[in-house]
Amino acid sequence: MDVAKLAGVSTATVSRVYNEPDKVSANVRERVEHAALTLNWFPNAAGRALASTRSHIAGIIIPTLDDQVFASQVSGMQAAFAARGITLVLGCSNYDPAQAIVQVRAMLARGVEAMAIVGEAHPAELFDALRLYRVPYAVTYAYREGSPHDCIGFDNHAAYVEITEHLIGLGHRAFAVCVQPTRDNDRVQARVAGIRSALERHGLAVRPEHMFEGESTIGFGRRSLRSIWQSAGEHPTAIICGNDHIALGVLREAEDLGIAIPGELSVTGFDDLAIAKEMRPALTTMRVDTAEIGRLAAQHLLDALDGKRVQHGHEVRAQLQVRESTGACPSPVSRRS
Amino acid sequence: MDVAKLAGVSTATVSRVYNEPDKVSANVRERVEHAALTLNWFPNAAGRALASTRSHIAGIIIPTLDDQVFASQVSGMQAAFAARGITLVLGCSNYDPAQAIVQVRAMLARGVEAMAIVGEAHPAELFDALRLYRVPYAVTYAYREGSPHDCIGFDNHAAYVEITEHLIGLGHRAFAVCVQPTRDNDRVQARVAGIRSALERHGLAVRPEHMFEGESTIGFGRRSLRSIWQSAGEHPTAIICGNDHIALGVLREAEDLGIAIPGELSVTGFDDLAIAKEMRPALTTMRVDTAEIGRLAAQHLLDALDGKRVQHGHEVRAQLQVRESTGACPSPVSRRS
DNA sequence: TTGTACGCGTTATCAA
DNA sequence: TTGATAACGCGTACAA
Repeated sequence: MDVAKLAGVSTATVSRVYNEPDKVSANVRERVEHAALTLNWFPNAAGRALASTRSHIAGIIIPTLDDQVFASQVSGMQAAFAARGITLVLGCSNYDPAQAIVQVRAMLARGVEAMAIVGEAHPAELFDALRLYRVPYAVTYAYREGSPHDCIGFDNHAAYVEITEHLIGLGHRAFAVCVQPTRDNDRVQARVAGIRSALERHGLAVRPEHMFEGESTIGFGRRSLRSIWQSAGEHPTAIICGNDHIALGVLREAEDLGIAIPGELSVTGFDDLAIAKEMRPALTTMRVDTAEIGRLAAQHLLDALDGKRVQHGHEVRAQLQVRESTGACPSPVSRRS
Repeated sequence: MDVAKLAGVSTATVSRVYNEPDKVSANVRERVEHAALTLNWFPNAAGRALASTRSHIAGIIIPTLDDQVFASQVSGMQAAFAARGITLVLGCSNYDPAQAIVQVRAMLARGVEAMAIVGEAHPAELFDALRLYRVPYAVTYAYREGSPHDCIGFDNHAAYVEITEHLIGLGHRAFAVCVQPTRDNDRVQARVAGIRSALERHGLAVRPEHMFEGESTIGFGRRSLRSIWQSAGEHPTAIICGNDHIALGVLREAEDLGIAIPGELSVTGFDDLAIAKEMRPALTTMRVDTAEIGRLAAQHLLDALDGKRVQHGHEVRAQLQVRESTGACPSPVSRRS
């Protein structure tokens, strides 16, 4: 190598300067560093990876970057890994299990040392591959007691139990639910299950015609509310949404339809987007520190790489933010007026 | 290699199966693929990179993932690169030139074959390094005739000229400006310059006390408007914001202060977030297809890698979305009432 | 169409 | 503390 030649040392010594600096005399170290600087040289990652069997690469699979909660999780992880010299490689599954597998394979080929994956609704094949190659991994954005995986996130089921209990506590008995597609999405499934189990505890249930599943957009929220209000039967007094986007749509459509919130209808979201507390009425929702999930996941994986005995995972709490969009259930009398 | 052994061929043949499939007989190909499957083997990226001097890695440096416009750009690029077997590595500079350089160095060490960088306000050192290592690169999210770099994006200056002309056309003469920090940010600088040059053309200017620079948040928008309305002098009749977040804040604060929009004050944003058209009044803003910028940038870089003679760049148009938040300038009489 | 043999740029081992 | 040398896992001439 030219740097070694210029510094008048062997390539082994150059390597030591970068990997075990204290095993090299100050004099030599200085010479090597100077040579590297003038030659504009730095260690080649591929060579390093091949010789050391350490790639210094970690991977993360998320559904999509278009959702802020995942973007900030990636952001938190990337920063935490970068501080330890590990490059984070990103893959998007677009909510498609097949794509997730392809991405994981690609990362395995890259020699990822650790992986994070959003959710646990993935083919067993995916986790099998990770175990086969002894790649430590963590499931993020979801936390579930009894999960076979290490998970870093919050309990989606418990969070929606809390939302539902909040509404029940306000006297609501008739609910509508608007959520993202549940297919291949354990987080949304857990949320719906949380709603159902909380209701069941009070002898309640969501009527099938008040269950809506669709894209995570304002438009879907709008359409759902319109459809509810156009239908014959009795209207629900509360709508639980799968996230803030959908809830925002419900809020906007309610204004257009002249539905008083929370007078006639209570609405809840999830994520606590910046705009949520700015709406009029301000949106009741739950806040999760997703960047923190990313940081914790990175830390967890780094610990695993360091051979530390790691916990089963880490639970982050989702915080209910009660605002103006939820209120006491309208009495039958006032509803008639 | 075990796969070669199991398939009864040489390692060279295994390599061919993956890199030049048509140069291998169907029979052998099948045997190798079967062997790979049973042994759960796939080519090691580090070995590949070392032997071929092609890393199949590209990099992108963005300011932050917390801003949707950059997240979707990454998303578009990642998909386009993945379709060609190239892994995208992400780096966030947090609007700090020093961090950008560190990230670029790390990517160079990884042997990136191409790079995209948001904006051109980076130390010459950064672009020098890219040129030194002959890494094709593109500046994204900004397009400027006469730029020394290939750029894929829109003309920030022209976009803000258009916004300003729209307001001037409505009769406005007194403007306030609320933008993100201009330091180290050529895009925001170009936007402010666009405003100034459009105004100048009409013999107008922004009064220094009506220029606000701060974080890209609803809160900053709110604070700015409050400060304007509290100050003594004559109020501006239009506020041009650096993006939708800030404009949303202005809109919300205006409602709280009882300022009629657009009756007393016109407001413009930038980005056309999903919520922009849902606000009441709906926000006048500009839309840019940032995912498309990502796709185009990836295509541009892929072409460069393929040795195609590439254009200087590609301009994407920002589209003005005129909505309810901008209207005719209030006449002096009505303003007194 | 297939195999042989070398080299890509590091790190690890061992010896000095 | 340093150097020599053999891997690491692949691609690529070149030869067969």
